[in-house]
Amino acid sequence: MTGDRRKFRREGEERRREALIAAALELFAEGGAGAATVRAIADRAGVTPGLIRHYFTAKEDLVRAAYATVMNRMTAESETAATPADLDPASRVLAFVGVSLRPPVMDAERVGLWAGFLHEVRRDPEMRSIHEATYLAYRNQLQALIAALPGNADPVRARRLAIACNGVIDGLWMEGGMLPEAFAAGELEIIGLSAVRAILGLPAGKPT
Amino acid sequence: MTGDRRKFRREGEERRREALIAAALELFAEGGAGAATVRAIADRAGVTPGLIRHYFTAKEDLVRAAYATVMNRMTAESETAATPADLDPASRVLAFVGVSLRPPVMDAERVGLWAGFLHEVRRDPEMRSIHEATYLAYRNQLQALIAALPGNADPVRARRLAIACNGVIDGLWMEGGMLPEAFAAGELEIIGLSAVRAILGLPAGKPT
DNA sequence: AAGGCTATTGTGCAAGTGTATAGTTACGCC
DNA sequence: GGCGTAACTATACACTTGCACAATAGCCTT
Repeated sequence: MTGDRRKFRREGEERRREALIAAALELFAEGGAGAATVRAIADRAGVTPGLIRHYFTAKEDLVRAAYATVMNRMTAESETAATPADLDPASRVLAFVGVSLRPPVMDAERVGLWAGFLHEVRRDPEMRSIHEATYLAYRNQLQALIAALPGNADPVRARRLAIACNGVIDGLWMEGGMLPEAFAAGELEIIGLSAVRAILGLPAGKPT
Repeated sequence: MTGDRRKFRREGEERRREALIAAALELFAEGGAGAATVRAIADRAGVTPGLIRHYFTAKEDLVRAAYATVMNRMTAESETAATPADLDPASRVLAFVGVSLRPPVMDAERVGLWAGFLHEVRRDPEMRSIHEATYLAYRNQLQALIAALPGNADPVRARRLAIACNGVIDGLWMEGGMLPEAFAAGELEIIGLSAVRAILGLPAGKPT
């Protein structure tokens, strides 16, 4: 009588993994690492806690996979913003910067998500290397765009400029996400673009 | 016979509070929020867990006090770097920036400490207002220094420049702390100073 | 020197954590 | 259509967490 066991469907392995990762990301965004418990993740994914262990050898594995997912997604988004080949080099750099400083990339929830992972990155060497790889992938894209500008052929110079511009982006992105009400809509994008233009010596015009 | 109760000394209230906060900060820096358990904090402070409840009505109170402490300390450090009145305005701005981008302010442990708090800031409104207050205190100092530069009398302009420079500082500070081995010693300070000079339109010389 | 105030300790508890493992059921295959 | 596999569930366990509360002992006052 009492034996009503929960009904379930056998999803494909890929879909289940993605669903679990998505659930973990939601919880990380909402409540940080503390909220992303095995039970909460399973619940959010409409699944039983035990199943997590079926797909990931430990919770840590799931966390790492989730972090890699979110970082790669963000890098890909910025990349596509700067791909139109018909743009001149300066416009491509500015497009790359601009997309990072407005929604949906610059968003309180995303910053919260990233903040939730930050501590794990410092602690777990595996997470650290994921972080390093994705950070460098992002910065190298920026550096390639900068090197295409006139006068920036020297790789050492291009690297320094890329680090500086990346710093502007990261700093403003973080602050905008942590204190959204402290800035007017679109303000940080304007400020960021002006700063990057100044750093790169681009004219202060109003581009696309 | 078995009644060897632990010996203890009655410290002054101020000293105990500070000791507990210091212990909490150490643990936050080392292992993030997860490591700063009531028991671990008490242990580090050479005290029994119960005592924490005697000084703080809940653990959350201790965490808030610790965050306020560390943020105020960092702001104070940057402030004193820019106080020498014999410096010209430009040098004062650059001194303010420079001190934030080299040890002991830019330090992996400090960034880790800050990262450990980041998530709590997003969640707890009380922490949020502490964050906002300390962030604005820091940025307003920067803004005051910038407004003293020729041509920056307009508050709107000074505010924007302060936000931009603050973004550079925060971004580079964070990246330097997260991936120390990715940058040469002193590299980020040089890059940060160049970027700030470019943003503020200062000559590219090598100042004090 | 004694007494009292309170800072400090020790013990205990209910709730929540990750993980192990055995049992069950959905679904592809012949 | 039955069967085997593995995707999935359910239960249990050892451990940790924050917090409550009563007992104790260090220090100050007189």
